[in-house]
Amino acid sequence: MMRDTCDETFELADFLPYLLNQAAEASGQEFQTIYKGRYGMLRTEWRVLFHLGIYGRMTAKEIGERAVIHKTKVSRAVQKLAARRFITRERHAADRRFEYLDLTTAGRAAYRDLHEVARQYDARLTSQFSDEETALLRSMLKRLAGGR
Amino acid sequence: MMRDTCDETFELADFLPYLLNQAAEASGQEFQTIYKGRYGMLRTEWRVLFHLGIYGRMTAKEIGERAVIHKTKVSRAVQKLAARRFITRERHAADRRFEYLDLTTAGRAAYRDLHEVARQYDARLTSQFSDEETALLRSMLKRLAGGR
DNA sequence: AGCTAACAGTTGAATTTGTAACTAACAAGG
DNA sequence: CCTTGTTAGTTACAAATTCAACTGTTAGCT
Repeated sequence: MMRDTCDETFELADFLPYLLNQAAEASGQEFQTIYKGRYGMLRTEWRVLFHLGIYGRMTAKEIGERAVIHKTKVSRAVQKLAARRFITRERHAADRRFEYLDLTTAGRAAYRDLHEVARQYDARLTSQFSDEETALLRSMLKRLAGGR
Repeated sequence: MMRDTCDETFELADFLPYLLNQAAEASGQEFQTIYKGRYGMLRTEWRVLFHLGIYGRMTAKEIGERAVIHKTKVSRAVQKLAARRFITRERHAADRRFEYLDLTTAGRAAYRDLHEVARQYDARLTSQFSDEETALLRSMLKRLAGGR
């Protein structure tokens, strides 16, 4: 019977991992319906697409490391993107374990389209906050995400 | 060829839904290993447990609405929690469609344990920020989560 | 009462994910 | 060369999630 002082105030809705999850799901919902409806993509797939669109030619492993996605998920996303002709796969000659991925013309078009959607969507989401608030939010989220 | 001024600066790592997801996954990881390892629970299960622990007797539907979880997910979580004797289920006499859920003694013990873990974990996560920053973060996340 | 619509919750089949074991390719030491 | 170990990526199987159809129950209208 001593320290229930701050105990009482700890609600589920204040638990950071819970809150982050709710915010992530709510904010991702609308974007999901776009990439899903427009290109039939799954989350991992647009992420792979974006990585190639932004950083250029890259292996599956690099993508997995940057985005913290398990290699089996990346592998399956790559297979689906390749089957739909959004990316090409090319074995590295010197070390045939590596496979370099690249966007096709169709892949680049899809990327540009979704990139623009994402940009506008992000702008809309952050428009409810001041620039300082938004900047702080992003930096805090990066810190929270970074601790892996 | 006109407005690529702010286009170039829009990176994947700045896209809010992406960032939120990364932060949510990273921050939830450690807590997951606890409720999973200690009680063999899934995410929906501890959420149901917490809702009952915090708000008391409640139906599956109410939980689903508060936490924005699909009813099939809640239904299965309730089944598992009831099978493990963490909760009891009782049909409402006046309207037999409703089923009221309650924590058992074991359920309340598990809730208290996990609640304390969550409290400490939250405190540790937010200790890297100032109180003002943390408060702002939570309020922004709530706004982002609220728009459903 | 009898019909229809709505509602709480469940179930089953199809997708998606997670885990672990696997293949193929290379590297380093003997 | 020939182990032994490591790495990139795949596959198989189990677990979890989604979606749609379902049961049982109540409400409202006629």
